[in-house]
Amino acid sequence: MIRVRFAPSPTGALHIGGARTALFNWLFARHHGGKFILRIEDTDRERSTQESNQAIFRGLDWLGIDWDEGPNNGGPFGPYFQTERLAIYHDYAQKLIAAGQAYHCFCTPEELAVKRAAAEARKEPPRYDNSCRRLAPEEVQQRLARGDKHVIRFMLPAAGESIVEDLIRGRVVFKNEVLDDFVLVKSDGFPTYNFACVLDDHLMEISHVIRGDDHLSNTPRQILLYQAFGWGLPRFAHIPMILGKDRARLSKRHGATSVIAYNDIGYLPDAMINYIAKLGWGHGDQELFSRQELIESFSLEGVTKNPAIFDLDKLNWLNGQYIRNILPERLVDLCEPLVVAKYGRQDFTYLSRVIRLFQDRLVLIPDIVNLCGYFFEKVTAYDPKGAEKYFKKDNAKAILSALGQRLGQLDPFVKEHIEAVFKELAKEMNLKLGEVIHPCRLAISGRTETPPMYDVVELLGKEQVSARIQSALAYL
RNA sequence: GGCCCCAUUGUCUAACGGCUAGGACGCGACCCUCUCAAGGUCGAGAUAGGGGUUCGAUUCCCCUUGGGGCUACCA
Repeated sequence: MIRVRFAPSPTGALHIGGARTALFNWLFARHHGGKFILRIEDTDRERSTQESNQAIFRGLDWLGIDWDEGPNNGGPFGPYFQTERLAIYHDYAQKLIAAGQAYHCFCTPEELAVKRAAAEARKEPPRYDNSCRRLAPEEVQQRLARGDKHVIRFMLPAAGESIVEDLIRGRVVFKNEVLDDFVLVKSDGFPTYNFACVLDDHLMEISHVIRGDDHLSNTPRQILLYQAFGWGLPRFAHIPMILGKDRARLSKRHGATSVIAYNDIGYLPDAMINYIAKLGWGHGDQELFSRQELIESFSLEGVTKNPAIFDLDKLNWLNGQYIRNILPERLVDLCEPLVVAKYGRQDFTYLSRVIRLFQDRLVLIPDIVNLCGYFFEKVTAYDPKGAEKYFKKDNAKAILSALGQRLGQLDPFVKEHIEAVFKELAKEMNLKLGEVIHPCRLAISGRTETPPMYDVVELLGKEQVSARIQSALAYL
C-alpha cells in the first residue's frame, strides 16, 4: 500500500514550495491508488498558530488537493496534529533511554552557546561535546527529581555511515562522525522535528517520504533513529527546491509567496497546479495538463534534480490558456463580483455578454475591470494619441455624423446590419473600413483598442451608441 | 568552517555515450486583421571552466567555480 504524507508546520500560509510538495505527494498517491495523509507538525510552540492551520487548509482547498487522512476527516492513524501525540513521543523517548540509545542532557542553551563559540574559535565543527553522556545515573535521577530543565538527546553510534537510497538522487552517503548527539525532546517536552517525523512516518505506515531537498541532510539522523528502533526505512525522494529570481530561497522578498494570494491576484487554481507541477517535473513536451492527465502521467522518474526558479511569465501564459478554455459561464461567475464592485449592479444578461467579449483578452481575472469600463460608464475622456490620430482629421466630423445618423435609424440593431452600415458608409465615402471604424471606436469607448467593433456597437445598443457619437461630435 | 545536493539558452525543461542539442514561456519579425488580444509561421538565444575515460561526450570520472541546503531545545 502506497502511503505518502504532506507534513507542513503551521508557521505561516501555505506557500509555493509547500504547495508543490503537497501536489507531488498527492499526485503520487492518486497515481498509485494510495493514500495521501496530511499531518500538521506544530511542535514549535513559539511559531505555530491556529491561523496558519486554517491558511494551510484553505490553500490546499483552493488547489483542490484533498487528503484521505488528516485533520477534519481523521483516519486510523490519528491524531494528525503532532501536539496531540505528545504521549507517543514521550513513550518512545523513554524506550530509547531504557535501551541506552538516548540520555538526559542538562546543559543550558547558554552553556551550549559558549561551547559552540569556543569550538568555532578553535576552528572545529560546532558539535555537542556529549558531556551529559557521562553523568552518573544517580545524579541524573537526582536532577530529574529536582525538576532541572533538560532535553533528551540521541546517543549517536560511534562510527559508520548512513546511506540514503534516494529515489531521485540515487545513493547519498553520510559519515556518522559529522553528526552529533542531536536533541530528540526539547526542554518544554515537545519533540524535535527529526524525532517526531520518524515516529509518525513509521507509526502512520508511510511508504514514501517525498519532501523538499532541504531535508536531505536531515535524513541520516532520521535513518539512525529508524535503526535505533529496529524499524525498516520508508523510501525517500527529495525533490528540488523552488527558488526566487535571485536564486535564493523563496521568501516574502519575492512578492506573493502564499498560494492563496495568487487567488486574490486572479490566477486560476488549475493554472497554478499546472504550473507548479511543471516546476521540477515534466512529461515529454506536454505543457498543458488537466488534473486527470497529471495523475496519469506523474512519476518520480520525471522529477528533475536541479532547483527551479519561480517565474511569473509562464504562470501568466498558463493562466491565459486556462481562462480561454473555461466555460464562458464560469468566466462570468469569476468576473461578475469584480465588475459589480467597480461599476455597480448591472443587468445580468448584459454583464455576462460583456464579460464574454473579453475572454481572449484576459491574463488575470481582474484584468476585466480595466478593460470593460466603457460598457458601464459614460465616456469622459478620449485616448490622447487616438484623438490626435482619428479626431483631428478633416473628415472626422463628416464620418461620425453620417455614422451616427445611420446607426440611429437602424432597426433591428443587430450585428449583421451594423456591419452593413459601416461597409456601405466606407464605400460611399470612398474610405477604407478602418477609417470609419477607428474614429467610431474612439467615440464610443474613448479607447483605441476594444473587442471587434460590430460586437461592441451591438452590445452597447442604439441609444448609447448614438449618444456617444453625439458627444464626440460636440467634442470635435 | 565541516558535510551534503545541484549545474543545458533570460526562465521551465528534452536529449538516459552517437543526426544540424528538441520543446515551452519570454523576446523579435511576419501572417491574419477594424484596433487590442487570440491564433499561425519564422528567427535570435544554451551544454559554467579545466582536465581525463572513449572511436565519440550534454551524458561517465576528477578538480575549479557558482548556487542552494544542513550544521538549532525551527521545521
